[in-house]
Amino acid sequence: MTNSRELVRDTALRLFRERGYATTTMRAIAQEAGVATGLANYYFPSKDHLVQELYVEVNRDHAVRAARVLERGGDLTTRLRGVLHAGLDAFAEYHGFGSEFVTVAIRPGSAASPFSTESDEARTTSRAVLDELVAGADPAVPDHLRAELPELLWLAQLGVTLFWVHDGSPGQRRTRTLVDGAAPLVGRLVRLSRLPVLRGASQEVLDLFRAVRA
Amino acid sequence: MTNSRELVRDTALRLFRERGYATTTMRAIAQEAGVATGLANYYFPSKDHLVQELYVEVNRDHAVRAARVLERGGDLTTRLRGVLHAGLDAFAEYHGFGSEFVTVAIRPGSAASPFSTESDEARTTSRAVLDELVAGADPAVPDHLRAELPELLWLAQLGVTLFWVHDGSPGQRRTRTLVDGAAPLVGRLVRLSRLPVLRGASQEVLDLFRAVRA
DNA sequence: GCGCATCCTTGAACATGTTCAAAGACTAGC
DNA sequence: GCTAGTCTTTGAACATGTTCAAGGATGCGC
Repeated sequence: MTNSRELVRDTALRLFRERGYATTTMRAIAQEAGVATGLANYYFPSKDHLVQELYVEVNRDHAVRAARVLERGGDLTTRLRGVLHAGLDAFAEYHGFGSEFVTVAIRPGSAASPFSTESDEARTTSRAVLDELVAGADPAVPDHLRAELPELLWLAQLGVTLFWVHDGSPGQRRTRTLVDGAAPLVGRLVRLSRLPVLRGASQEVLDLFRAVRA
Repeated sequence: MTNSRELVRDTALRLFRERGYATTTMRAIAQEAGVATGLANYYFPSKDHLVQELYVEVNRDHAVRAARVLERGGDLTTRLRGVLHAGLDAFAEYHGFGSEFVTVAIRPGSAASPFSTESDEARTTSRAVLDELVAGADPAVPDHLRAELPELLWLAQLGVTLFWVHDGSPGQRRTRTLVDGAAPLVGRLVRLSRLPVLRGASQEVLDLFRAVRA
């Protein structure tokens, strides 16, 4: 048996998987791990922090799946579609209570928020995947987009996740449809952004993005 | 004194405004309204339902402000910018705890979710504003976009709200910047969508949107 | 070996959202 | 005016996340 922190962590994650967020009580976690109630809160100041651990794990899983997709090469559209589907695969088993977790994750100030300092590792991992996605695309992404595109795609990925949470269709088919439709659109817009007519608009998008981000 | 339901409702909304969501307890609401604890839950099965009431009120406020903006006429960009700013004005006094409310609103299944049946009235009101925004734009919005654009803008509005919640800049300046930048971009893209090069892409966007919505 | 400081661990206590059985008020039908 | 049924209202009880004072363990300097 390793240390208590990991014991609590692993027990919590297992119960989350088995029962969901709301029905997994701190007391149940502690009891199942064989420790006192207060100890879980000693290592994880709030239940949010345990969700954050789950978030990290799913994220790692996504990174592994995405790496397998990316080593196959391909153009931007193919790679984007593959990475997004890989994310949906990694999330799949949580859909039943995914909504509960996203609720926790989206609250500003929550440890599980993708923007929180606690999520640094997860965010770095995700960003690395998307950097690689853009950098390795063939044909290459136009220069003027290469710097910002990964972050834009990261945000798009969050948007897809948000959609997925609200997607009540069987097997989340609609989210799959969204990914299959949106990926070629992104590819197409990136290609079109080189045309003179769109050069201005695409520059405006980038300027706005830079002006607005934290 | 009107009926108890309204009394509880108004008390709750006042306390929400004064103290925020988390620090306003159901007991405090009941006590301040001079009724028993259980009565608040009799009329509003959960605290979410009270947040939903707040959501409705803010939404009405937004509709009133937006109507004033729209009667001034103008092109799509001007009208969109005006309506979005009107929304930010309506929300402004809640920013301190806006995050708490959005947390509640974004949870699928929550009464306060903009997609819930409880929010039918609010959604209808919002949609009417955006229908009017698009219908009255001069120059007119191209035919092929006119049907779907209001709903797309409604989603964009939700996105702006989400951004606003996470916007920690003083006076939420960054969200204002986003609106000022995004509105002309939307206007520009709508105009450009008539060009042959973009006709295909814009049709794809619409097709995807139709395929994916509930 | 001894003190001492830091880290772990415990379980009770607390605050809060929600539920519920019981009681009270009110209304319609007669 | 009575009865039966429904709508309101109450306050205690319950479950749960979190806090906290108290007590152990552990290791370090000497």
